[in-house]
Amino acid sequence: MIQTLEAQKLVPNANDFENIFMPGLAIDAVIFGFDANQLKILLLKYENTNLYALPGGFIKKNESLNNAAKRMLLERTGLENIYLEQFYTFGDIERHDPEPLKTILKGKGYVALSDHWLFERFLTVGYYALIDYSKAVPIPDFLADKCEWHDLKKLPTLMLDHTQIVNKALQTLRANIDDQLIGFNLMPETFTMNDLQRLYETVLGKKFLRTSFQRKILNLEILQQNDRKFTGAANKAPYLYKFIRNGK
Amino acid sequence: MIQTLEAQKLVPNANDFENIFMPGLAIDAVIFGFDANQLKILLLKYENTNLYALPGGFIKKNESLNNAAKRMLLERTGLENIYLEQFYTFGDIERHDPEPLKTILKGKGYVALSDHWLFERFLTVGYYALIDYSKAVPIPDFLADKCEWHDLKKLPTLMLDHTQIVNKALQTLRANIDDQLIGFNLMPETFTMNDLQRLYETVLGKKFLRTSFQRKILNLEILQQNDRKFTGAANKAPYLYKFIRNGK
DNA sequence: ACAAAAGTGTTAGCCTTACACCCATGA
DNA sequence: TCATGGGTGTAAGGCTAACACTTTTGT
Repeated sequence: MIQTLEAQKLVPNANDFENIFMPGLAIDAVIFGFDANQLKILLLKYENTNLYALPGGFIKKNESLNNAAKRMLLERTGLENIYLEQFYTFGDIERHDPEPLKTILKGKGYVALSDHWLFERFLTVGYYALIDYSKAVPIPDFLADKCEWHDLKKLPTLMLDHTQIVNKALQTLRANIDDQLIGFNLMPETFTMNDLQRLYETVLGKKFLRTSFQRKILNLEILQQNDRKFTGAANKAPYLYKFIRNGK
Repeated sequence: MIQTLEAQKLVPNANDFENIFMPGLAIDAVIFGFDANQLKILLLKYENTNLYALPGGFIKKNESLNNAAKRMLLERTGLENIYLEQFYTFGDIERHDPEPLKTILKGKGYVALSDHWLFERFLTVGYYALIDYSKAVPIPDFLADKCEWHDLKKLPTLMLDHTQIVNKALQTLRANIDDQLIGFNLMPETFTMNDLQRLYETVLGKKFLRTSFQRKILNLEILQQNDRKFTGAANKAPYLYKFIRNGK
């Protein structure tokens, strides 16, 4: 009854999966970063097949859902204590399509029996993370060849319903960035008001008036003003700010 | 290897569950209603054991997650086309505790083997529904004795982490009632401005000024003003309003 | 001195709060 | 005509948009 992969040197057989992980449920993460005025996300690439996918993982039988997401984020980026929030669980019938994974395994030289644990129907819990782009060191998982940043505006075609997952994550980010002050998680330790404004403009897809934006943000009283940043440019040097959590 | 319940006349055996439903994942619903100025939710009661639980269910192997939630809502309330929204997936380790269910089954006269499918660890996807209290006809599931409305402010102790699920649902309802104009789903077909104000005050736990509330709601331009409602009271009869979806 | 970018001040409009006032209803 | 509750008008305050103006920096 137990299905195995022909090549077991890298891919655990079905029995191993069944013993270690919760069945039928996966995690996919939309990991946002901000660099060069672009909002980016991490994608895994499977070279031979030219397929792209969100970083994902499974939930260990003795592990909480949130910890599984944290573990996965750590494995892909080397980062801990990151803003990470669950946003939706995807459970359409159509998302069950074992073909892409079969193609990937085949491309890697594995032959899998068609009723392997991995090919069953999975639902997936979507998480989104906001990280300091400069601090992440993207690491592929055991099946992927690359783990790289991709500009949100130039995404390649993604596996399964992953495009839909990205869209919902972006929608959630947009809805929350103002109320929950989470934008700062995408900034480096210190940043100028202009940096922050460009982030907001990129995420929300609209322009703000420089002066009004500055006043609005400063009135939140969550920024600590540090020294100015001298770039050598022939203009007034902007202040560097640091995000201060309320009361903490 | 297959575990069965001793009494199979009502409870399907483990093999049946395994063939029909997705493993490890359940649905729980917080079904809100509004009556007599109280916000209420539907709870199942298991008489012999004095336990209360949220209405829940499993996802069929060939059924989408959202459809499973709709089916469950229909089964418990007899209602279709209801406002129903997923809000969070609960996956803590501590929520795995087969004892309450064992107690319920025992109370019903069933003896279940301890590694029955039902006693495995489950994660649960939380949905919340907003329904017209007067239209629902609560129906217990096959294990419960009663399905009844309970005032949110006087909830009994709930099974497992169901209290936490209710709290998160309420939090989501509060966060969304203003932005997404979902409060009307808790009202009957027509209602007075006073009815609506009391709903808002109950949900959000704060008072509004009568005159300002009226202006705010009317400025949304989503209400159709109908005839007045004559109650026989010695005061001006209020208008009855009906919710009109934008552009539809 | 000048251009470029940062920072500050001022005004207008919008929405909400607060409250005064008027209207309808049935005893 | 009176109490009760519903509907409308108006002014104050807070927030944001818009824009004028000042300050700083290196050439």
